[in-house]
Amino acid sequence: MSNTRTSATQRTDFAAKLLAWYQRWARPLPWRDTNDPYAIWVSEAMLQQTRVETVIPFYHRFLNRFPTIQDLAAAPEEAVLKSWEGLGYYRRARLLQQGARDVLTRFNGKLPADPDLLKSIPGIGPYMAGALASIAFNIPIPAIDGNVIRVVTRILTWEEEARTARSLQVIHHWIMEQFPTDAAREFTQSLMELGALICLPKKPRCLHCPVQSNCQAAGNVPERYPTKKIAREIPSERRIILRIQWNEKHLLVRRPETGLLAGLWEYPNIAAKLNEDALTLGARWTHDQLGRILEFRFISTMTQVFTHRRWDLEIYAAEWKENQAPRTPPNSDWFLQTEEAALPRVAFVRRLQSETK
DNA sequence: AACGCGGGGAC
DNA sequence: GTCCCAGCGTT
Repeated sequence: MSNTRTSATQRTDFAAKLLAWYQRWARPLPWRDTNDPYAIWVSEAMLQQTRVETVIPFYHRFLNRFPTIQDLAAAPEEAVLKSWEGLGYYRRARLLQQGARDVLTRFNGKLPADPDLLKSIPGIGPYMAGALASIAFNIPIPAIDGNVIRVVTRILTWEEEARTARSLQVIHHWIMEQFPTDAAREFTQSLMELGALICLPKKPRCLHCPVQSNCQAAGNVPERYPTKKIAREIPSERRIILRIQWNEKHLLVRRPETGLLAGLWEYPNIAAKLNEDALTLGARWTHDQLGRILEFRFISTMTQVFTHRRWDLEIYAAEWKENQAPRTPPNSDWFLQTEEAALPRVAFVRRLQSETK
């Protein structure tokens, strides 16, 4: 493969072919319609570990609700979380708002173009700094995401584990060699687009690939790349869920500010060992938290899967029928169905409500 | 370098 | 069921 650049275009053979392909086949994604760095920032935050099709409706709703950095910085955190509800990795939403506030105070409300300054903003790491510098500000800096890792490790038949500092350095260096001087914005996106449309994880479409002749893995089992270490299996946790009704209201608890599903609302959620009796746990919980023992009835089982653990949920329900009002435990409140729907809630609560409708 | 952190779609 | 996605921050 040659790295020769022709003087007329300042493009390598690879870049010229990839850019021509991109011009013809790039998907018309909403964040490609704008030059607003803030909008591109929002899209990048949402796209972390998340598929394009999933992000699109969230992107439109979010920008409609928070059109500028100032709007986002001034919003209540719970409103930001509500806009993020269902998208996952909720820390991204908090970091995006922290980042907006940081940009407001340190950069007069305008995102800087310098990748090092970008990296100093909460929620912006190596990938996003490169993505924003190149896509929003047209500076030739690589943005190395999962797509790009896959594309480049295949081109180079890079055998080492891909997500190490050393491998990322090699990928970075190779991309810098290929970077066209006149089309940074398009080049960065074209590498990712190739990964999304052609250089697929399990079934690469090498026959349709514009840079097949530049790729050492083409016809050489490209699915082998990138090399990754074996994932360990995720543990299961038994959780008892208590759906407690008082008149027309249900009791919801707000999860802690940090950790799993931080700040989201759910029904009382009790860790249980396999040999523990759910009704006993429920009775004890209502005794301690509400001041009275309630008798629960079994409703259903559900599972909720995370990256590093799985919840095996057992749903129970009970009703508070005393004349006097129940206590309201810390970080909790009683909500009507309509009020509940306005909260950012964990997935199993949303699923449960849509099932019982 | 390892780990915590969601949810959903494709297969 | 398994895989993996436009990663970042903490330790």
